[in-house]
Amino acid sequence: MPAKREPDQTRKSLLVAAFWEIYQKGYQAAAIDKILEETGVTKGALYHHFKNKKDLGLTVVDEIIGGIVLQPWLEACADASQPIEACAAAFRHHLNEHERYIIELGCPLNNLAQEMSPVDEDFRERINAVYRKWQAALAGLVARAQACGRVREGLDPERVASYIVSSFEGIIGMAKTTQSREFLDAGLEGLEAYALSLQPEPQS
Amino acid sequence: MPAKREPDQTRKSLLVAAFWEIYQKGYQAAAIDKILEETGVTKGALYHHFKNKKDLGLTVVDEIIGGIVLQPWLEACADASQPIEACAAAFRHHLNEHERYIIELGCPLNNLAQEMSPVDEDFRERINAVYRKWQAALAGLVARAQACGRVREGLDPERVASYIVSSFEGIIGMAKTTQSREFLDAGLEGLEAYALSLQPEPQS
Amino acid sequence: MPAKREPDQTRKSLLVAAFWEIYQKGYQAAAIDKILEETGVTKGALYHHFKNKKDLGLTVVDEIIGGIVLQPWLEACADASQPIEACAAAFRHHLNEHERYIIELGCPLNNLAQEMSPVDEDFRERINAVYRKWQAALAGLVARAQACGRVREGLDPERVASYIVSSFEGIIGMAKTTQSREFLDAGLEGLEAYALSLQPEPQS
Amino acid sequence: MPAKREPDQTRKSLLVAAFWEIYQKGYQAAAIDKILEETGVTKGALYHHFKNKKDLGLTVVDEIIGGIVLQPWLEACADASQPIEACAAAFRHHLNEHERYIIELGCPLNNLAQEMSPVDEDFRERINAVYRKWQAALAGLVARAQACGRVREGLDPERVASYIVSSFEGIIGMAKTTQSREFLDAGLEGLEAYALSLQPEPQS
DNA sequence: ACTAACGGGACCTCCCGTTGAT
DNA sequence: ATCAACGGGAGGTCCCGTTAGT
Repeated sequence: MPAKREPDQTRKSLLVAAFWEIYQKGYQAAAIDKILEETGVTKGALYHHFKNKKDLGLTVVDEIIGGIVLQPWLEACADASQPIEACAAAFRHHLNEHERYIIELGCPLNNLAQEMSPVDEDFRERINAVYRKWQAALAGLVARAQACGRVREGLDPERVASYIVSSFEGIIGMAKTTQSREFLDAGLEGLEAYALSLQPEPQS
Repeated sequence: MPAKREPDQTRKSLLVAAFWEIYQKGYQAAAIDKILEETGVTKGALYHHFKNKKDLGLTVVDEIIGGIVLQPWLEACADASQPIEACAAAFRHHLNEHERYIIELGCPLNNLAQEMSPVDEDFRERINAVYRKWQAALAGLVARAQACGRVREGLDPERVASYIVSSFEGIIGMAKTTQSREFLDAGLEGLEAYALSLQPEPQS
Repeated sequence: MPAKREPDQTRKSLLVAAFWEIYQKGYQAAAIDKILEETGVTKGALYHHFKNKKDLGLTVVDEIIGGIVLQPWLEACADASQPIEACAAAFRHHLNEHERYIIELGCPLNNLAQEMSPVDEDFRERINAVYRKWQAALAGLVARAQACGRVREGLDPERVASYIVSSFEGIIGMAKTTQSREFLDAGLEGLEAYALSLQPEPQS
Repeated sequence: MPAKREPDQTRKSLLVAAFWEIYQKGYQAAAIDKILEETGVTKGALYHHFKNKKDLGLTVVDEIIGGIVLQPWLEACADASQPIEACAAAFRHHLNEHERYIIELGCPLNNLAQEMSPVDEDFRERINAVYRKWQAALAGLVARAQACGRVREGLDPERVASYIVSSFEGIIGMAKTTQSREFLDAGLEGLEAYALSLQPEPQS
């Protein structure tokens, strides 16, 4: 899908600035005026591109946060010749690379999910759409691992993926809460222990 | 300790109402006027008992949320003759009993933690104080299990507890996000699998 | 400099209304709501033009009070062919013309100075900037009078100007305090006696 | 009038604390709650001793500020064997001793006068009562100086006193406004030049 | 004489969205 | 497509004074 002629520089910069505002303060506390101030865009311009604050927020979820969160996982899960281990390595890599923001601000998707799920159904749906893709990718990984005999047969890939996602978000959340690496390390260790427990019994 | 004339009726009802407002909308979006409206208390009375909205919020963490979150865990972990299993049963019981609110609104402590940690250091500290107690109780449980030979020696109880707390909060968070039991069930299953993986190798 | 559509009608009327509020009640007691009520401007409009109550107040000092206070003096001191006497006459004229407000409300600049100097450094600076211009104009007048031989050589024009300004503000202040002309008359008489004492000894 | 038995420690400490609050922030901005906080007195106690904030403020004028302002002048003007010079020396001494507060906060009486005169008639009256005593003392001094032939006959002692008081308050006010000694020094120099101009012509 | 608890209103500030013009 | 100006309301905080009780 080729861009016609750099159509909306303004729109893009608004989305990026909105993302950061929301990432740092949450959606409800994010101030449109601050976003305008940072981008130099005026109110009229913003309300030309977006219907209202909610429209802006939902678009941030779709076009910015979705990508940020899914990309590393989809990549890691996709080309999996060596499923679980490769994916675990990808996690570690991802976490290390963005450790700073993750410890300070957490996962932008989970932040929004926790804040908005009980408050606004539309947000919840968009956020869930992202989570479902993430879960599906992980479930696919597990299923392939089962096919290779590296994960026990009886397990439901969907449920395993659910647990992994839950744990992962919980770990990042606690790292943010404690503002330290400790929960990150302990969490990854625990997740790996869990991953090992998925393997078939090394029978005689 | 006989109260003179049961004075803090007002204070208590403010704390409870504030708790619900915060639980439902988050701290920043919680409106003082709504709290007053619901309790019938006037502004003068509120600002007599609390210095601030922040003071009110922090007190809610200390006196309400702390108790709500910790109580079931401290109980479950305390009288542990049969450590892990008993505790797991307590979890299940607790979740079932409050399933409604948990799925709809999540964990009040984690909600605040995710919202306020990056935004306000004082909140972060109070919240962390609660988490530390929770973690300590779980770590004690694990340590006792180690002493009984039901958990492998090499593991660090603190880190195991960290992971369990993280996972637990992550699971509740995803249940809220998806507004469904599925992640709750899958999560508990996963956590139990993890718990099993802590046991010593069933040597011959 | 053609204004596009005479935009700051609103801004100007806000400044004028704010000036009166501040002149009558002092800055801290001036109520923004009253200013809005009198101008018919809405809050949104006000906070579009001014960042703050303080911003509004400082702008009043710069754009309204500064002019009001300085204009008659700068005029009187500027075209001085007959320095001292002409200026004294200008004082008298000015006082007579605005006697009503001066006795009732005093000097708007001095009012603010006395109220805000110990309380807010920014106000103090803006106010001082006005006073410095006033003092400079008077010092220039004295210097010219020295050049004409109508004021003794040994005197420092700056210090003489300082005293005159001080006295003048003191006189107006006491007129306001007593709500009467008496201190005004007695003060002008005293100031003129002082002015005469600046002349060189009428040597033989 | 002997005190019966240290009747009102509380009352006195309230007055002192109120004086400082008012001296620093002005009457209208002075917060009763702050006064209570500083003294440790409760609201009920305050409203037992004083009818309302205004009553407290007026009493501060009468019992605290009046004394502070008048005492040095009454002393200096009273035992005047060598009228003018002795009094000038007393001024200087007084200013030097309290220079710090005078430059930082000005004259507590003039502060109140400037703030409250146009706003509240009762305050204005109490304040004026103090000024009248001050003026009377100075007028007496001038009259005695006239009797000794050290001040010209034609002058009206009341008016001379008016001018001196006005100038004096103006000088202190400008010192506060500029937060510096300069206006204080230049002012005293000017006042002394004025005082000299009161002397009879050194006839041949 | 003194206290805790409370009533109630004024005030500043913030912020989302609209409108007419260009 | 973009802008300045504006409307309108909600929200948190402060603060004076009252009252029932001791």
